[in-house]
Amino acid sequence: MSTVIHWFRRDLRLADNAALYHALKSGNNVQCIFIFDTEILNKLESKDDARVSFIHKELCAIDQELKELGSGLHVYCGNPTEIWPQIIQKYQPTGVYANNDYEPYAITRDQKIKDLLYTKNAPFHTFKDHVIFEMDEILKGDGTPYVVYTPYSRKWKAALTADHLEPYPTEKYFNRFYKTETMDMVSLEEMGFTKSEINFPSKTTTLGTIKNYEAKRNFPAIEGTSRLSVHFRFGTVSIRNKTAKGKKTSEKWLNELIWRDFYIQILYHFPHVVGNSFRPKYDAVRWSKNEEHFKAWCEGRTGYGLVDAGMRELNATGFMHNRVRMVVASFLTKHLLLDWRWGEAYFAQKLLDFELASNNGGWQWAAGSGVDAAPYFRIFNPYTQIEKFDKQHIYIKKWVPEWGSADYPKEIVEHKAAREICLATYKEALN
DNA sequence: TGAAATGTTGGGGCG
DNA sequence: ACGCCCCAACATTTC
Repeated sequence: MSTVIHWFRRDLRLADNAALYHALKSGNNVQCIFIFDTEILNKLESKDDARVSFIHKELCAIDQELKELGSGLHVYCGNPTEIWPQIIQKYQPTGVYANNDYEPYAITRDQKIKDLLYTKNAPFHTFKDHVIFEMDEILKGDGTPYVVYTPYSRKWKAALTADHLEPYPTEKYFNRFYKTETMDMVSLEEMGFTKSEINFPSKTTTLGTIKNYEAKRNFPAIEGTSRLSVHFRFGTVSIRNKTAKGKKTSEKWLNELIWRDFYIQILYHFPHVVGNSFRPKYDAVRWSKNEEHFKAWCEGRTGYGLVDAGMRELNATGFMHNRVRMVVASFLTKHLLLDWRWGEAYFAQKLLDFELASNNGGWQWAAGSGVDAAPYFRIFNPYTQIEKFDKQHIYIKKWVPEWGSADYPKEIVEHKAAREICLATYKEALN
């Protein structure tokens, strides 16, 4: 019997997995593999990267599940274009299954692998799994992509049927996994990484969280959000499953998942947003180059309690509450007038749930340069945001215990003056 | 998923 | 009773 390969990338689960389902259903032996891509790993700043630890932990869990089914996960480390010839040699696959990845690097990589597999008579089968709608499924009447969220979301909701959320019953075919020799899991140490001390969020979400999401999601002191972002990022939970739950229970919840699809299709259709403003005029903004200000922002010592609490939460946990992400992003781009790319890069380095599309979209939203962005004159007042969203100062005190005392730094910029400089600087660039 | 400036209205103190 | 002023509260516009 011939062998096909399921290539795990950002779909690290056995349940409700589109490509894995089709691989298992194909009637062949299915060998699961994962490649730690050194093209990505080599660019990471720290050897103590929580994302690498997260992936490694999830791979160990999948390997264990597969072992219980008499199979096993085979994990490689290297440049995929160099690893794949070895894989082809070893398994002689008659096909390869994978779920679509829409990032620019992944598209280029996958095209190379597809071409290689074609010459080896092993077709590369790819599937929609990471999103509810494929990149060309939600388009304007004239066939061009939406660049405004609200009409996109309307079309998205109108197009949604129960079929889109139907789970793929992979478990029906679990007897199809290749009964192969086991392969030792590559260790973090072998890859040059250490185990992160960061705690990973749970995969489970109660229906209560979704039901109360609208009422609670804006208050960083309470656990009002699901913390599922990292699981959506790496596919450790099914987006279909969580969308189905939200569809019944919470419009706001659903909207946040639609934002995710929205930004993924924006990155796909407008890859220039990596490194460039979506609206070119915004690249004329004369950003400050104040490294001291940037360092203070990164380290959470700007003298603004909510900003500093957010940055300290990020540094300590690899997570920041969404409301606070908006506050610190507005502060960096408007009060400090620092280039949004600086903030984007710092988040990319620190966030456990970092995803290029959402991170870039969020930063360009804050800077005003993006699709459907906040207008440049929308400047969050860092004091008012405390009054609205952390009135009891519980969140601030948790991360900045010295807030308000003599040990706490003075504001690095004065709010009113910074606001006016911001308005003048943006206006200069946009006129 | 903003905030500040400016405009409008109306109650109440007061001469 | 009336006009005037102050100012809170709300609405609109401006950035």
